[in-house]
Amino acid sequence: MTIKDVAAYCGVSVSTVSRALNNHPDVSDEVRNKVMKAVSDLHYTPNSTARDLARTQVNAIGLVVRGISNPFFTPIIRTIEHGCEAAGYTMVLHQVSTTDDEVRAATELVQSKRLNGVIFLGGRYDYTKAEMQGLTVPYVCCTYTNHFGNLDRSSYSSVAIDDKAESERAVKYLISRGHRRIAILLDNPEDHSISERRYAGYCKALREADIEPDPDLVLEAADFDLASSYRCVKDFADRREDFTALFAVADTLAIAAIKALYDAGKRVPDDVSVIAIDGIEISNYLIPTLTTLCQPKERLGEEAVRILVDVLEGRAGNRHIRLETTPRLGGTVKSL
Amino acid sequence: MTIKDVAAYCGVSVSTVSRALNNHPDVSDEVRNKVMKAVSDLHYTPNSTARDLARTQVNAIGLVVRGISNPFFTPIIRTIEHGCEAAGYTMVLHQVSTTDDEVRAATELVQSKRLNGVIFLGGRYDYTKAEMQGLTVPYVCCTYTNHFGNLDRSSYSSVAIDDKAESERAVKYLISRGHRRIAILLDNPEDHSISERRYAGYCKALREADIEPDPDLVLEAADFDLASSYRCVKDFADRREDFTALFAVADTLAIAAIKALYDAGKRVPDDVSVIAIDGIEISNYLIPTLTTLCQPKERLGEEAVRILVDVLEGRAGNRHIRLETTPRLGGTVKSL
DNA sequence: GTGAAAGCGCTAACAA
DNA sequence: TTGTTAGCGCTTTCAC
Repeated sequence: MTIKDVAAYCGVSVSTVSRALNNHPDVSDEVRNKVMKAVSDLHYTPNSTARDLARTQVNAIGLVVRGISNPFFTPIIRTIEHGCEAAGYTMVLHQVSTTDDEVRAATELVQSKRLNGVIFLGGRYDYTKAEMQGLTVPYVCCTYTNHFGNLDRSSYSSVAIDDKAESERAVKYLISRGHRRIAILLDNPEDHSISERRYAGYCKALREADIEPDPDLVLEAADFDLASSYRCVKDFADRREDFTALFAVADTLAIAAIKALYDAGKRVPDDVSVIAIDGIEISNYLIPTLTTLCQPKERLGEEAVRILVDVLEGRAGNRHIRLETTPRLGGTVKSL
Repeated sequence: MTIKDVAAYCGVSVSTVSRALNNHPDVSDEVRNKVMKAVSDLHYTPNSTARDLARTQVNAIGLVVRGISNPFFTPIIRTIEHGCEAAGYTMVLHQVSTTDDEVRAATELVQSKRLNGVIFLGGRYDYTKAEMQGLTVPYVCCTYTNHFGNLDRSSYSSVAIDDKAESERAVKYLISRGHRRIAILLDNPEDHSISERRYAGYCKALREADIEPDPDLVLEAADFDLASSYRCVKDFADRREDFTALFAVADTLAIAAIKALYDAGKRVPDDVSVIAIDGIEISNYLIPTLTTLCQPKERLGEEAVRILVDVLEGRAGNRHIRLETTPRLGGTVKSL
């Protein structure tokens, strides 16, 4: 069932069918109706592969997600999908695992699918000019920036929170509640990525309160997942008593941490206070509700699309947007 | 940068380049190396659109997921992806929302992308022959069956748990612990879908224990999500005292339910016991751990791929596999 | 307003 | 072993 069959069925040429199908103005209503009827009679669906090959412009945006199972990304993906559709672009979703190279993946995707632009959802903070040179279309980093790289600000876009400032804010909140022995849970304080930025904010908050960061209070999970987080915190809590609060750099880590603390005989918030950053849906349903700084998930997605589409359509150049979190005062932090 | 450029660059024909790229045996090592060098020199990436169009066989399997944000699906998607890759197929992921028609989506996907087969992850239980007729490739329903439809068993495949038997098992467990006033949380007991099947098992378990199902104990969430579940249970628990246990037809619903019970002044498991079906990762980290029947998520994915690939490669016909759950005895059920 | 025909970039006969 | 060439199904000039 091809466009030829449709053309034959209603006795017109393939180009006419193509025009009718693509809403070209210069097709008579009569012919248009005939074609549409044939399409539904024959259950014809255009072959998008052929269509993409023939079209000069495909109007497609790639969304490269690093770790699709991350619940923090779920609502962002949804928003980006809607945003692309509303702007008249097809969204091509591509998942890479956290060990894959998202830049290479994006580059291949662009080459092979003729994408107009790319949105990265989650990624490394240290892209270099050299490695981005193969990526010949505009792109925006969603939820992170190039803090540790050497990209020119004008060569890419980003929309994210200020990791350092926000984690500083989280830790200051703990300090304001009387905590001084504050542990931090992350995956690697020198990963040149999210953990390192949030670790920096943690240190800054402590120092400004005249507390010297204690390396012993840095909990490094082997991976950025629940199981690693649990093991790491459990192990720590089993041997240490001298901390009253924990700052987790992500909600998911915090959820596993709270369980680990519990299993180590420590209650949240009575024995240990916990605060995190992200604000995923499910952490709202913990008992007590997780205290966390909620990222503006919908706006992160909306702005990413807006920026990219503006660049693609020549309305603006690359931009960098910093958004703020909204504190969710749950029940996991107690004043000392 | 096309295959032509590569051909010109190393002075051979495009077909030779194509052969080298596709690992055809009849290419001399000398030429093959020359081509490979050109490819890397030129940073050439084949255009997959053109490739798919030209290839007779694309060897691609569509994965149509109904509600990609469902955390229960996450590990299944991962397994299916690996399985497809291992079997030499490309996996094309397509998400539809729970209000979309997954069959229409699959049909279009197949037509437009030339897929060899489809795996549905989550879907309606009442497909009719008429509506499936447009879907001209083999397909397997993963995590559900055609219980309420009229499909011939030989016309499709499925891999799922026995919803009715497993929910019967869950409820019987509650009964064995002394519970008799048992509520059920679902989205619609007559949805001709998962809720209806699990509701049937609930009723069966009760009747076999000589307990007449009480319509007042059927909690219908407006949607299959956390917020609806919370509202529905909160509302119920605020007015009713006469139930000692709750069976939630999914882990996610149970998580919100436990919070709602808590906010209504009821403790789990002291005042109300809770059991669910699914066994998602995060419910392991609740306090107390959610008691639930864990679906064999990895096997569900593996078997779906295995069945489909067997059908596609003519090794076997359509099959229907029923898998069993594994109880996770958490801490949300108390003996009366 | 409609048709004929030239590609889009690649693969796969068919020749050589 | 390699080259030539005819499509894959569609869009899009360019004529009419």
